[in-house]
Amino acid sequence: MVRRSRVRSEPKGRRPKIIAREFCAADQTRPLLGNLLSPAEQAELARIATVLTYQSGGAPIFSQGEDAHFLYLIDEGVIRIGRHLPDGARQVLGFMWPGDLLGLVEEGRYINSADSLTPVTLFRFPLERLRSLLLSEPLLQLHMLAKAVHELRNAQRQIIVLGQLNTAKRLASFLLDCRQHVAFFGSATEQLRLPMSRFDIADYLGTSPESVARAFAKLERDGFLRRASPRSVQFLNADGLARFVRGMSHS
Amino acid sequence: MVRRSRVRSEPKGRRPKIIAREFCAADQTRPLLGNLLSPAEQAELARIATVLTYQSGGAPIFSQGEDAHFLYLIDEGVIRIGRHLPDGARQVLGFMWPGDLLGLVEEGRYINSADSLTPVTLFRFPLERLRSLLLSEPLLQLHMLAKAVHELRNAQRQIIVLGQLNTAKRLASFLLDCRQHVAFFGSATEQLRLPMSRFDIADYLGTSPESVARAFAKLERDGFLRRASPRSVQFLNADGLARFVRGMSHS
DNA sequence: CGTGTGATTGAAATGCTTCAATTATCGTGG
DNA sequence: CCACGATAATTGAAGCATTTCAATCACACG
Repeated sequence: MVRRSRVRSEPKGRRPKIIAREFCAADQTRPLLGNLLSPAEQAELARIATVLTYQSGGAPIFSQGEDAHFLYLIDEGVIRIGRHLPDGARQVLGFMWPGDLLGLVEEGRYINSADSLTPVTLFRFPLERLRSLLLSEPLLQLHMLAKAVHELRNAQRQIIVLGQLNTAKRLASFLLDCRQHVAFFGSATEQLRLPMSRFDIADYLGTSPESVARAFAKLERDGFLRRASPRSVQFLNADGLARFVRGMSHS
Repeated sequence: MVRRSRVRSEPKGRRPKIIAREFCAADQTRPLLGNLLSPAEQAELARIATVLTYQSGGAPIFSQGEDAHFLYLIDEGVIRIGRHLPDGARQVLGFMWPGDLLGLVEEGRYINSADSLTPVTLFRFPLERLRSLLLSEPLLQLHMLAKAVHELRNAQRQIIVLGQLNTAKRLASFLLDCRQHVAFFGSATEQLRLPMSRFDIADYLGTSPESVARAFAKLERDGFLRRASPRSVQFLNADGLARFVRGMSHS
């Protein structure tokens, strides 16, 4: 059952262009940490942050095993978090969206790899300065703690998905998650744009790309959705899909 | 694939006896939060804590959906964290050992259930008072943050186990985890005492009790271990077992 | 000692993986 | 702008692992 993940070849030719510059609070297009912070805290955070821009998908933000010096906060775009296993397989641990924090560290090193799936803008915080700031701003720290707890709940949800659901339900659950992200979902048309490949989805759901394709086919056959293109899905019955995941419908 | 978990009937007759009393720092048999704290912080935490004792396994500490008022810290014993699903299945999210924190909350309610597997002693912290304390003691809060991050790493490890490994490797990985806990593992004899049933293990590994039994049989057949009794395992080749999980050995 | 539960084993059915082949899509260069 | 080539996605079919149902064995408790 060793699913040696066939990783999509990264877009060649154009090396991701990195534009890094200091920014001041006035530059921010979006409030940091999702409106949780006071203007003063925003300013404190902004003081130690750098803005990074990756102009295309497929850019590595950091790699597992690397010395960790920064925590990252996504402003725009989607980033894939994954881990490579000794046998060559890959587990995608999650997709991170605007407002999410990245950069889980153990013993001074990143334990996961992070790669952009779309053009990305992010804030980068030096860990040492962040630590000091958190110690001097307990309320800010409490918000960070809340973020970490939120991630933990997400991870537990994924454990349940992997532990309990068959492939079709895993995919359905995943698509409903993606549906929450406004930048990629149009509620008017019920259209969802997927920033990741079938390989990414497969490695996230702990299955093979073929099984993902078959699960898509089943969901379409059952009238829950329509594949407009490989990267675009239209929901036809999102409520029914949610019931399907919960086991109330069909099987 | 809806594995409607057949939950072991809880030990009847003897209702868990709860002995709750205030304690002062001097009472502590074990440092709180694993030696991370200064004596002053220990004292601060102790001031707001209550000691609880459950004299037998099978006692509910809290249940999913309940209004959450406390965070718990295990002093002694093992607690099972799980979630019940709408279709009657159950996912065990983890087993918590001495030094671990319990009581994940979302919107004021516990999102998981916690039940003792052995006699248990724990410290109970009122959430409101804890919050104030964390705000006034940023270093203590940072230790809590570290704990949460640790839990997040654990959850990600389990995602990888569920996403990548077959049943035998899942079990092997689980047994090696248990082996870390000194109170249940004798390094002299390589004997491990398991505080949980096959049902619990199955629901943790996202499989059935039958498959767990078969996985045990395989690991025994391959010479990695010996089942001394259903609740006791002797490792014969722990290094080989670790290599087996990593896919280096056999398949 | 009997009874009930947990654990194990057997056997059939199911779902998933894997390998192979085909089709669709996207980026590129003409 | 279109055609081409490469890669992604899908579908088919065989093999394999796991689930499920059923039966047996083992053990703890009264």
